Amino acid sequence: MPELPEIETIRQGLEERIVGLTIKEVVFNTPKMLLPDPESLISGIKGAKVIQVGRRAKMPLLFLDNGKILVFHLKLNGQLLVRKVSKTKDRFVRVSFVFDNGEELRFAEMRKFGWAKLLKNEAELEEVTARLGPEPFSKEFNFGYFQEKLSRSRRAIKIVLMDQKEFAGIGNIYATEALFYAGIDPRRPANSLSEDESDRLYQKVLWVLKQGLKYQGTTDRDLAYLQVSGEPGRFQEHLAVYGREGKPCLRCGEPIRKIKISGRGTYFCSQCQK
DNA sequence: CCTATCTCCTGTAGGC
DNA sequence: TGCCTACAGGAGATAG
Repeated sequence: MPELPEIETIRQGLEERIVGLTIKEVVFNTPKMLLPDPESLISGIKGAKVIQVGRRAKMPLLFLDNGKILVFHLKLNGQLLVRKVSKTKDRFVRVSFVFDNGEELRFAEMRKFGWAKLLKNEAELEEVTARLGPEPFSKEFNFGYFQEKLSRSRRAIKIVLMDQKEFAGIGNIYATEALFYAGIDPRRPANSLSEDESDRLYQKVLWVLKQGLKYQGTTDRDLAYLQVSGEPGRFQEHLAVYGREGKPCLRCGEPIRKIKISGRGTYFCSQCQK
């Protein structure tokens, strides 16, 4: 599922490919994915030029020259692909933005959980942003903040890591991996971690996110993440526990276990993670 | 305030 | 072989 490293990789791809292009036309087949509604979204962006591409948490942002901002959420398996306009139709493309250079940005998402939302101005973006925790690579995301958030929750540590209101951009894959490297059982109540454990986890969260960025994201078999170019990421080749149920732990050889925490698949080594 | 459960959706896997 | 059901999962809504 696209998390911070995947969305950041997509952001970089979009920056290279669509900044400076003007949106000529919008084609869609799933009205409920266009917010606030298809008509206002389309009338608000037609003829506008993309001047900048940003990201907040797991959301790519397209800043337009009319002051409006197009926000995407790819949810579980959304893709943003830039292609030459062609008749061949991709089964899961829900909306397509046609540019003035003969290319288009396709938003594909099988389950229809994702959406594209047009914000009128920066103030509306701030409303969205206000509900989110700090970005992991910002100065607000420091150890003091991290430990404070953990100490205030009795929820499972993995759930807290993935809570966008606490920390922005961390999802199932990177939370799972960070907990392995920190040697912490994902079921532990967040407030049960010692200062040393919190510090280890803090360091490992940042480290695994950097690794994900370095390898341009994780393309798991059916999670369908692709870069803007259509290339897969490569971090799946470096996962320690995620998706490795029954395979030997890379550190101790114990079979990796898969359990559910609040309905979410969680992989861990019962020997290395206490 | 806090936490757990339900909901949206559709392809895939597993059972018979 | 094919039909049927269960399941996965981000995050907002809802319930307790």
